[in-house]
Amino acid sequence: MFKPKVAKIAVSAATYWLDKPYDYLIPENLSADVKAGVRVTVPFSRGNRRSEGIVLGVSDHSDYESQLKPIEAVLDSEPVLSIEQLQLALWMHDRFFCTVYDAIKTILPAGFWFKADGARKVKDKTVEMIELAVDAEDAYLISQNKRRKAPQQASLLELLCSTGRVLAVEALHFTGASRQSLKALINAELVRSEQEETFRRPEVFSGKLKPLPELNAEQQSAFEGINELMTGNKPEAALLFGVTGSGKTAVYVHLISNAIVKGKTALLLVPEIALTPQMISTFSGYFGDEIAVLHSSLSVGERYDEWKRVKNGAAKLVIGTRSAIFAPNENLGLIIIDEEQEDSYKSENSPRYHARDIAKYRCAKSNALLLLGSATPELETRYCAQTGKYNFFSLSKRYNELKLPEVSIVDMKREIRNGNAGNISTKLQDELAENIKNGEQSILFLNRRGANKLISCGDCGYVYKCPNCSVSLTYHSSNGRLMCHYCGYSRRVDGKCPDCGGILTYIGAGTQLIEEEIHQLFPEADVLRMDIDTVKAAGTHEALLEKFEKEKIPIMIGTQMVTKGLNFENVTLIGVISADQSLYCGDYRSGERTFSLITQVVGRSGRGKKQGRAVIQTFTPDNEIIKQAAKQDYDSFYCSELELRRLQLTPPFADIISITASGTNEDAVMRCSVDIRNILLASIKDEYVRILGPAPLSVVKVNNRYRYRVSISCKADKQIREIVSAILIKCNSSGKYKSVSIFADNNPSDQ
DNA sequence: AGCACGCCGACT
DNA sequence: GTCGGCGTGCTC
Repeated sequence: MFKPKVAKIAVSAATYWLDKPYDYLIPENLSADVKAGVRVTVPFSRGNRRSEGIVLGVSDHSDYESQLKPIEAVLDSEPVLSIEQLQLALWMHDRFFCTVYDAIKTILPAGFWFKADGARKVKDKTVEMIELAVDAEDAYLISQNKRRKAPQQASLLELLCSTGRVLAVEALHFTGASRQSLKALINAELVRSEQEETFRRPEVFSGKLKPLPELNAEQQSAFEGINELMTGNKPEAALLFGVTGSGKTAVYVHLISNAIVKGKTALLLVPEIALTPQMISTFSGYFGDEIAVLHSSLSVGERYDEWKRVKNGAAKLVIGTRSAIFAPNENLGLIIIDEEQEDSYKSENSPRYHARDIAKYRCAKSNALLLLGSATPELETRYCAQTGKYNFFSLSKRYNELKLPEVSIVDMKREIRNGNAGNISTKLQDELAENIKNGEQSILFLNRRGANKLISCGDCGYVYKCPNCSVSLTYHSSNGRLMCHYCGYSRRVDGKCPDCGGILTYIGAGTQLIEEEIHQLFPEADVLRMDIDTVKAAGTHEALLEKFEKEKIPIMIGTQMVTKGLNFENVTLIGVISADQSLYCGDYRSGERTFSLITQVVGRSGRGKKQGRAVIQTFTPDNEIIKQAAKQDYDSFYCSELELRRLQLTPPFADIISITASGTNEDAVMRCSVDIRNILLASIKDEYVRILGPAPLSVVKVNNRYRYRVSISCKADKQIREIVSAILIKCNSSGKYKSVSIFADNNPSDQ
């Protein structure tokens, strides 16, 4: 039996281009504690600065025998990562251009790192509350003195004078002050900040469990087919294609139940927990305490608790968002990704993984079945089903044999020609009037892109721009300020145009603007607006929906939020205010996204006994995608889009790997991007690989950093990944582009 | 990145 | 003499 004396360690201080397993000597006194999966501290680099590391494995020899340094201390008595999780982290490093440590931090719940430093309390969810630490009168006087030199501090003080104790984040939002200003006030002991505890674990259903839902013939046969795959010794992936309202959830319930009966565990991913509260209560009705819920708005402590329940086997079913794909299930039998086309499954920061990729990896490792569910599957997924890579199951009947809504497409160009300058077409006005008359409810949907309110000068056309980003500022009525969505900059609105002194007016079809228009058209009708501002005010998204349902408010106006999971019988009319807004933005996925969005929102109409209707307003009524979405015709959308992708060499016919450079010096960023392209051209000889760009991102400047991107359309194999990795290492470490930082992404969601 | 080493000019 | 400017190079 060999005695390990060397440990292979992933070091947290190592950046991407230094990241590899480092060898360290295991001191005699720690030899019993050092094993794969425990965290340690080690000296790193010339100054031997202390760094955290994780042991990947042990060995009895090293190629660096003469330079070995000893491990300083062992942090865990038991491994925090299993061998499989370590392998996953290494795999993520190769695939997602991140460090092994980044991958590990993503795999483990945040609670681990807080727990390690002992002093911090992770047990309870807390929020930061602030209040004045001096008399309100004094504070007011101080605020007047500060008005000139420190206006943000002054506004904060004024706000606190009038409100008393408030949430710190709210105070910052309403005054537009920066955290820095708040810090200054706290340091000057004018303001007190306290962490206040809030609720612990989310309510868990504890009543009697419901019997499983009955399946109709179609659901039954899908269930049987998928179940058979699951029982096979080498399960393959499957796509469950089901139109909105066809009851995919009931099939999920049966499959999960079967997996649990067989002693396996299951993982159900949903795009966003806040938008699917019904889903959680449905599942806890069937599975009670056997479910664990994991998502990002739980406190660190709550997440850690749930995570432990999964790890020790108490929870058999995990429901959660993207990061729940890393839940530490043992004996995994089934992973379901619901609404698999949603962008939220793709991580926007490093490691830029897609939950589907992790799911495939985990399923392959543990012989589990991957089931993707959607009414509008991503093209890649549908293509895999077509080519036989995935099994295909379909649910084509809507629940209770509901008919699809009657959809009309309205040409907004004609509306303008006919003298209607507003955002509501005459057709939609008529339909709304009809619904109000019949006591039925309507939902108006706005594409989020461009759905903001701008302020512009009526005389010279001046619009407020963010000083840090290349975007216009948008107006938020909740705090009466102009804000930047990219960097959070905010400012107040001047009385008149800062350029020519003209009168400022509101433009853009924001939800608030639509609300005003509706008020003018139907002064007597109640309107509920659903956007970030009103959801905040109501507390939760659910509270607003409940209000809408209970009080039978005739009209609801909202963005993306209204497209998800709401099933109200009394809603018989859907109006899509501007279908085009997400259609023409240069992104190869924009058509797919628009189709999916319109199809989903139109499907919300007519969930009850009455026939549903939908009105789609567009400036391009002949656009095939809009016509296909109106007919809820996924198949023809799929066929035409697939041909387009074949010509473009975009997924599923190729992967897109993007390399994005960013920095404050636009010239350096551009030169760096050109270099990247040249290196790629020189190192790739394959004729099927296409190199695109460099091109500026659609918002070129964010936070004073310019962003340019080179894209490679290719098969993302090992060779290409290594070339990209080499470029990242070269450009980041060479002094040539000191001010430029670059990162790579496989199939970015904003391409 | 982050830190030490080293090589040069300014200064108590 | 030596303090500190930053250019260079390395991380088991």
